[in-house]
Amino acid sequence: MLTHARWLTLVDVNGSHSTSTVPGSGAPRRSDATRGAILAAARERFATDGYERATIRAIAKDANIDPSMVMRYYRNKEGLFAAAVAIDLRLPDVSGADRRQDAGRILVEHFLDMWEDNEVLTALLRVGVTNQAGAERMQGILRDQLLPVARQVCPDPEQVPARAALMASQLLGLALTRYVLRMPPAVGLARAEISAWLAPTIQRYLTAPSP
Amino acid sequence: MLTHARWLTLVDVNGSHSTSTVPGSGAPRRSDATRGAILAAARERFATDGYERATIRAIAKDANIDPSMVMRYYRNKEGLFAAAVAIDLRLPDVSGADRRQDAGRILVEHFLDMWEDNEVLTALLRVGVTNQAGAERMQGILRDQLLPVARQVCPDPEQVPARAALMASQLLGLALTRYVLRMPPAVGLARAEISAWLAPTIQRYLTAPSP
DNA sequence: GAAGGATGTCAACAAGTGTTGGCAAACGAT
DNA sequence: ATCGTTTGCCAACACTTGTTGACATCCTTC
Repeated sequence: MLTHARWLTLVDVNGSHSTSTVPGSGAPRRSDATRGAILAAARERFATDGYERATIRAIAKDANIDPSMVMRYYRNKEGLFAAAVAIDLRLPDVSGADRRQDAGRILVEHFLDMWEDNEVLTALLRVGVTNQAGAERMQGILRDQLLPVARQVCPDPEQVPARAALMASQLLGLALTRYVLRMPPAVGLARAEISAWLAPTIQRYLTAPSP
Repeated sequence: MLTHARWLTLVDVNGSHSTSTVPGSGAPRRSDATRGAILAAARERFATDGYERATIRAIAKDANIDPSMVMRYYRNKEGLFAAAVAIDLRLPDVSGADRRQDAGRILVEHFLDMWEDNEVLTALLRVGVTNQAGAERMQGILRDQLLPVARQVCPDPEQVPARAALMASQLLGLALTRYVLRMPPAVGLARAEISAWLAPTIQRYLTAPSP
């Protein structure tokens, strides 16, 4: 119960750095500011350094508190990571008949928006590659968030997992080359270019008859 | 000079574990077996654990030698990594008029071959995500090996980098979801399915008129 | 005002890290 | 047979890591 309420709070704090309390999401604590600062610092460190090199000491220093506070509020490093990368992709609905034929473009542009103002996704990808817990969290996102979207537009229910996986491969591949590996030609692509090139790919993976 | 010769040796030892000496690539040393064992162990560790968690002690233990030997032969951990992930993608030629229209399929299937019997690529991807040197090495592969292939089939020379980056995003994205994150639906895809879905994508990124 | 819990700091631990230098044995050349 | 070099092992250093417990301080509640 407490766990659930805390998770909701995190998702809410996710985008903005406000420490505002959410009505009905548990009693506000005097330490909410500190908790928020820790989470913000943790997200930044995990995003830029990955799991191992994002040390608790560095995170604590960024948040201007003692390392032991991190342990008190999040038990251990794994707990901190779990709390720091709770995320909701807020995927748009594409079940409408008119939107279904535009699903590719809509999803690609939504993903670009998400990646560009949310370092949680970069953190998740960086950590998922070297950390088992991170990898499992990404698998969960594919299963719980990407797969339902594929189900909305994909004709044959049996092909939904495969098509969702194909979509994930292209979207994550772009994020990898552009935001993580920072390959120059991928960084140089304009937003409109990416959309124009990738939208038909995603659209085909989701709706085209299986080849 | 010595550096170059050593690099060539590494590339040669790359695929097979033989300790055979290559004619004209420097004098064979009595320690070549040990050096090879170290490199093999290092590749495996880097591939499964990433850079930070692949400790020199663990690698030395796998190779049945003392950690200090690693330092003697490869200076430091960075040097070991650099030596362990030297790789040549051996990309096929697709400049022929007949092959040009099949470039997508040929490249996708070649990549699947490469990834499935070569843990160096997994090591490179795992490390590239959290390590600067690894990321730069991947950028080098895109620049020196993928880009020339794009040049062979792409009409407008000015668009070559962008198209190569798009190809890289899809190929690396598949490798990421299938071989690194091991997302179940991506792992479950049959080789023929992957080829059938991805080949048109790559073909379009390389040869279609810019949208 | 006193009691009790929440919040925060400090110092320290045990374990593991990359890295170094010294020393013994095996080898190749003379 | 002897010298210098190569190969290997051992022990240790200096440092960083996650994590813990004791202590001081603040705020809330009676």
